[in-house]
Amino acid sequence: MKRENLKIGDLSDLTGTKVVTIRYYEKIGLLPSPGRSANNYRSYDAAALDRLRFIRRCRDLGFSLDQIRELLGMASDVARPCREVDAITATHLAQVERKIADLQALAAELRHISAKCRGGGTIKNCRILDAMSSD
Amino acid sequence: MKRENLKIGDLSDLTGTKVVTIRYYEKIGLLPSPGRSANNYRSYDAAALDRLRFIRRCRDLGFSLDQIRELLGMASDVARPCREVDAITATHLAQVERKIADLQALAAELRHISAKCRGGGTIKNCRILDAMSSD
DNA sequence: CATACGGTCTATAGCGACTATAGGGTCAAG
DNA sequence: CTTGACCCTATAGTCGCTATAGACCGTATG
Repeated sequence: MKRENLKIGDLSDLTGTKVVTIRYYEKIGLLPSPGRSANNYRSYDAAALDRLRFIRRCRDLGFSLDQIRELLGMASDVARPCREVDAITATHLAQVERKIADLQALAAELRHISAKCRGGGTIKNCRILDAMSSD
Repeated sequence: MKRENLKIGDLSDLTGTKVVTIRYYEKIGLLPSPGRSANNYRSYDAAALDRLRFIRRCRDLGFSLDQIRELLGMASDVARPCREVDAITATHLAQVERKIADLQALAAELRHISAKCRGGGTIKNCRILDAMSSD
């Protein structure tokens, strides 16, 4: 498949992004409005494909659309220090690590609670609900 | 503070739930509509306080509002087997554990990417952006 | 040639779990 | 008597999509 005059469905297939999502990215200004072919279909080129791939990769890495907007802004300014990009990455990594810690504490608590269930009883003397009520 | 004729702000203080959130819980049917005092203010009793505390505790444990609705439904049916409550907890725990695994993979990748930054360069030869583009 | 299908277009509403804002009424203290 | 803190309703916004409706376009098959 060539990399010019791509229809939105082609872009979708090539990047694993749903068509509606691509249009959504355009609407919020993350992807530039592409040219249109005679039948009013969006027509994308290789640059658009690259940009969308970048966006998807960053989404997979858990960056927010706003962070991606920032990264894209930086990427277009060749003289900018690399350190700024790393700062965004580092901030994001810290958030992810904090979230992991939170979830681990949560999992421990859930295991603790679940261990109280001896299975045979009824709600009337359910220790799980007790644990959720007070504790 | 006594546990009857509580105003919404009292409930808010006692549970750490924002006033708007309490009204929201009422609107979606998670909290029953309380009585009103002469001035049309919501007036809560100890049962409402308990119910809200339970909801908040479950939210802290990461349950969705729908799961909490289920748990509350079960809690009111005294003869129901305890096992059903544990099933919800176990399902939720599995989700949390999976999320932890996902985030750990993500953190590893972000660390990997961030390690490529040697700090001194510019965007022009930024290896972080490279890593985000392809990889 | 007609029809059916899949793709594309626009526009709008919905999801979860709130949060924010506007525009008002109530109440106790100074 | 005014100030400020609280309460009320109703509506819109957040994030990152997803779903739906209603219409047009393009190709393959009968």
